[in-house]
Amino acid sequence: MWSRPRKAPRQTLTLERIVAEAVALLDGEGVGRLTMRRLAERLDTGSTTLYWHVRTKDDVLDLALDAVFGEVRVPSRATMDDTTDGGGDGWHAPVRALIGGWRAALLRHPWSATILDRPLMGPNALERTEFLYETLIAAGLAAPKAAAYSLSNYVMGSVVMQVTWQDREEEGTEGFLRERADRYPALAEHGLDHEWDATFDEGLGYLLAGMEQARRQGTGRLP
Amino acid sequence: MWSRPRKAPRQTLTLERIVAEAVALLDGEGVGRLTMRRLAERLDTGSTTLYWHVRTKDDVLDLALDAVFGEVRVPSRATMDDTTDGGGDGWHAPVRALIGGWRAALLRHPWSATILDRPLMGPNALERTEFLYETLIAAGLAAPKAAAYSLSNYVMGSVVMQVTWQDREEEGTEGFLRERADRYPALAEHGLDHEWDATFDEGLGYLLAGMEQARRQGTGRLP
DNA sequence: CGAGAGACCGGATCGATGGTCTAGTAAGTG
DNA sequence: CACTTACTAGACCATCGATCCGGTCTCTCG
Repeated sequence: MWSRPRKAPRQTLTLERIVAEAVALLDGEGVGRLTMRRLAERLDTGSTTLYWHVRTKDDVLDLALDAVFGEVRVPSRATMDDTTDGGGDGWHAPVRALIGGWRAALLRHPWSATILDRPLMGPNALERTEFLYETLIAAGLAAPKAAAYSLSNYVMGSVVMQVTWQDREEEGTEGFLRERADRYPALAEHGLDHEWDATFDEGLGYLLAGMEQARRQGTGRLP
Repeated sequence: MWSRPRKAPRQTLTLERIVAEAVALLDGEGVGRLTMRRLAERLDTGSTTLYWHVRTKDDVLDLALDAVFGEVRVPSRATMDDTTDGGGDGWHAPVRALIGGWRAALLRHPWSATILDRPLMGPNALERTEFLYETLIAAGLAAPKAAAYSLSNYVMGSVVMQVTWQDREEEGTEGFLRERADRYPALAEHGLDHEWDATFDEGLGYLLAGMEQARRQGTGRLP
């Protein structure tokens, strides 16, 4: 009786704590090692308990992913209105800020890139997408949907590619290509040693320039 | 003795048969239901046998994915040389052809979009990437790496997004956004009813226009 | 104050999975 | 005919997501 350990005080496990711990676990050990059991253990509880707060493991991933989107700072609307009023290319700045922050957040949590193949309907993701739409509409683009679509596709794709490759740089992939330089000469010459940030900016520049051109032509469509 | 069933004739299980069956299984039932056991069963063998031909399940996925890339027709070099010689924008056509075929192949096998987060080092993928590089270099772009990077990111991202969303159109996502139209007005108005092909082409147009502009400015870099 | 309701917790367990161990059998080669 | 190589399968292991069932804590209402 006396030796019986005092029951631990009630944990009041909350969704927020679960999500925070899931992100920490993912950051530390990667997506392959996120287990309901492990997550529960880190929260000092049983795996079953998690299922009271969450319906499936996918819920945890959805929540963790939206938490990452929550880290993206949304440029202030005031700034946006100032810069886009005149119909110039001032809209480039807020778009670059949003997209850049978006990319940075995903890169800060590389696991997020590997679970991007799910509907992004969390409040944080929606808020950022809404801002993107509004900015592109305010900029006077006649095809804001296509523009938003292109931009988000570009970020997602970039992050997936970077995460995929930069983690494997230590493995023999460098030598692999060099050995086959006869079959893939252009690849072998340009393929490796990525300066990720610069390359990303350059490509984003292509996109924005193309949109700007479409905007100036008024129709919103490229010829 | 007589009743003992005749031993099945030797199957000569080959990698090709495994990969073909894996693709068929993935096409038919999705990535979640590809199991070594199921795959073995469809090949009328034991799951262990597969491991003689393949080291892990990931190998199967790598092979299946590269098989998808193999479906992409590579535009002929002759055509490419003809159209890119003069330094005009003739390079747009082969690039559009490659990228379009790339996208079509991935969409034909929607599961492929969800396993794009792995190094694409299969011979088929490499061959297409090599062609893309060569085309962009021949076109006179000073930053062919950034261009190739942008284009592949764009295809990958587009396919992931389309696959993610079009499968879920029947679910209540349409109503979900409409209910929240006050919080996400722009999204609710433009978000749904995607004309995927047109939107994709429009965005590809932005990219190509931006690259063309960079090419004309000679530096290969946008200001 | 006290009892019931509902929020919360966890051990045991289920079915399935990726992968390995061990023990083979068919076919080609000397 | 021996013997190596290519190939096959059953039993098995650890682990996973998820559920069952039996609890325990806390708050509310009489």
